[in-house]
Amino acid sequence: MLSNNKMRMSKQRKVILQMVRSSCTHPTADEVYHWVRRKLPRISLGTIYRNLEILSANGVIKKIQLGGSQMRFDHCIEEHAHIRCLSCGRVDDVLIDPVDPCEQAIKETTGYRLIGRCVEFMGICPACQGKEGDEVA
Amino acid sequence: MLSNNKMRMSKQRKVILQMVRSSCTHPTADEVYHWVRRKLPRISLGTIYRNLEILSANGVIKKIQLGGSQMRFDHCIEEHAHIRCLSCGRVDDVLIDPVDPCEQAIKETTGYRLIGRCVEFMGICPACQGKEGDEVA
DNA sequence: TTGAGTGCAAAACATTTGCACTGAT
DNA sequence: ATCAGTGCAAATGTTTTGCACTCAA
Repeated sequence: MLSNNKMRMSKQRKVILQMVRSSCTHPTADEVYHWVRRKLPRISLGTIYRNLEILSANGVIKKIQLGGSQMRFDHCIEEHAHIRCLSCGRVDDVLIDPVDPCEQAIKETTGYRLIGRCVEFMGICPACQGKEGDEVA
Repeated sequence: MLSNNKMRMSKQRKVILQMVRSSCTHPTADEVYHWVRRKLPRISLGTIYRNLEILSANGVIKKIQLGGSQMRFDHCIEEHAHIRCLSCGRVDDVLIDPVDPCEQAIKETTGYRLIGRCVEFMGICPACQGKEGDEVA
């Protein structure tokens, strides 16, 4: 089930949640898997996916799909923009809200009922600006 | 090769480009495939992917990754936002630019060298607002 | 003529799912 | 005791790739 109130707190789920909450890197499922395996070596990748899905469906964490082939997960559930480094792939938060003023105008021009939004910036992070020969991937 | 000047214009590439250009639906590779097959029944999906990749690497079309599991392709190569219907999956353009004013501030707070951005809104399109029982997928 | 492009099939990759077992409530 | 959650392995869906053949330049 995705979002009912029958959510138990298994040992696995507790560790996964802890890991996402203590991370500031917007980890992928795979990154969560490798980290959690240090504490629970027998955990399976399927369990990681199932839990990340359930936790985000229940609003405990947030699933974010940015560029790149993998989902990422954010412990911060409030609406905010992200910025991704095209060289190393790291994802940081953008604290300024770049969008607010025009939602009403968008509603009017598109006719859509607005539910959410996703804002992503791409660039080169400070660390990668240091190394020369940026492999833009 | 991805972006050199040795790009030939095969029959397949011509039809694929034509299809993307004449479409206003931001098609997925699969949608392009099914459409192009009407004209070239022996074309393979691999050829579709290769051509969409080459055409976007050369700036002829634009690859856009929004929510959902598939890449989409846009004949319009200018920076603009999109809005996706959570009920039927259609993707429309947003003509207003919702972001401009704060790029300098983002540069300053994150330290990133800014290269691009991707803005997506989610909602329910006019057609789906009609049908009741919105299956928000 | 030649090497970029093709069709085909297999591989790669992220994610989901079926199933019998386990453990939190 | 119940049934949500688990580990495992197989399946799914999207995209990429190796290879021998073809065709636009």
